[in-house]
Amino acid sequence: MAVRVRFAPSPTGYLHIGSVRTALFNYLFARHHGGRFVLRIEDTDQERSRKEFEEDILAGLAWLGLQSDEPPVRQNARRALHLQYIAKLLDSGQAYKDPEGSPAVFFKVPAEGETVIKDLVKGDITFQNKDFKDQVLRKSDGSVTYNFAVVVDDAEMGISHIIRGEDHISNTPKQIFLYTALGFPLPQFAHIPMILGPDRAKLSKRHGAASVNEYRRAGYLPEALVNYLALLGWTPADGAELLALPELGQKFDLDRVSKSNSIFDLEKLNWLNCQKIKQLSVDELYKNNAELCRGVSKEILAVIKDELVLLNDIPDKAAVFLTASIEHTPEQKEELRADSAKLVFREIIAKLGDIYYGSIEEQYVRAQALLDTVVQCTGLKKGQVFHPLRIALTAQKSGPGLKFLLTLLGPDKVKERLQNALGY
RNA sequence: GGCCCUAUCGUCUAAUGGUCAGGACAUCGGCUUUUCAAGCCGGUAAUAAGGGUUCGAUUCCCUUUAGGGCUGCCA
Repeated sequence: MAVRVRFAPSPTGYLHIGSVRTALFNYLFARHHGGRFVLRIEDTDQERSRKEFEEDILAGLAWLGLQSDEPPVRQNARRALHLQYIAKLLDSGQAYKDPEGSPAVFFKVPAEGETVIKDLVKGDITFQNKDFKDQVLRKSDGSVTYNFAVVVDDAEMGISHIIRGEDHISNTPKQIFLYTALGFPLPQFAHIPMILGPDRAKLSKRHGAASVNEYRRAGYLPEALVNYLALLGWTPADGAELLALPELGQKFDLDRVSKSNSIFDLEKLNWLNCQKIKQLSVDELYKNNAELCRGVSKEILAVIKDELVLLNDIPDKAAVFLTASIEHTPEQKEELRADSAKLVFREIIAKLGDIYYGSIEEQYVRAQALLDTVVQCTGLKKGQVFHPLRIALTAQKSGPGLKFLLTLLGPDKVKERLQNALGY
């Protein structure tokens, strides 16, 4: 059977992390089986649906690389079709009109027997038909209900596998009734577990960032989010964890999807983001983040790249190379007044010129050589050389290696700051 | 309340009748480094409880407990 799956968000809110995982599993399943992944905007609720949300959803999916293989379908545009099928059920006597006279139409659900969902993730799930009451197909305002529109659309669109959150499990028997009544072939169902917040409640705004845009703004890479979400509720047979979208598609299948809910863990997302940044070349990182890299040279970026957790850390990490002037605390000044510190500064100033020529790599090597020379000729301990130097240069007690600082700060700033320290 | 789903380290998970219960994140310790990160190496840490079935249960069955979902003329 040709695989054809859909992601069917309703534009009543921003693209949610939980929705993205559902979209991702659908997308991955389609890729794995050489099928199609299509998007359907469920905008039948005119009250709550907003264009703004629809655009946010589309933009978010595009950013993540989860585009629809076909032009997105609007559920609201299919109203005539829905009404046609309602008429059909009315004709066959499987549905009846509201006795009160409103446009509402109700479906007669089977009074007895049982309905089984043959779920690809959960296994068989059995419901007693007697537990269901007649369901509304068309509301008194004339619009059709979700459970009805979904069935008609999924069947008409030829959806082979319905992969959605397990919050839809109890809708499924109602939909199965409709498939049967309408004479549609039954698709395969797969209900995937929910994503919970740290308090084990369904992930929502309360737990901080729940919308994809917030992660984007915070400096996460789409690759990291995709990789993380794929691993939430699924693992590849080989146990690999660092995977890109194409590899995920190759490895993904429903039989390894977990049956239990999982808690969203920001720490692991952060780690993955860090890994994905490391995988990027300096050029890519620079090119894709022009705004964040404003004023930051590629050489600086190269030095700080591997310690970035978020893209947004770039300005902070780069700041030590860029600040125009630094301010020392009284304690720091006291420290810089030591004779040994002054000796070090004079030595550095005297030999500073040796550094700045040749390639940047060569400059690093020579800067390190200079540092080593100063240690030797002063006879001081490394700490006695490096610590005051760092304080004099950056007013901070930790940071990037001094060879980088010396080279990237440039002769003028280094000289100025050391001479300034000599004056304390 | 009713119906349904689920249950392995703090977290994500591997192992479906026989493993010292494995890996990853976090955490802790060590190495490295002038420092902080990063990196490398190592440690702590789990089968919810009780009954069965079985020579043998994380694994199969039942009960309890806990968590989650649904219970709209929302989607």
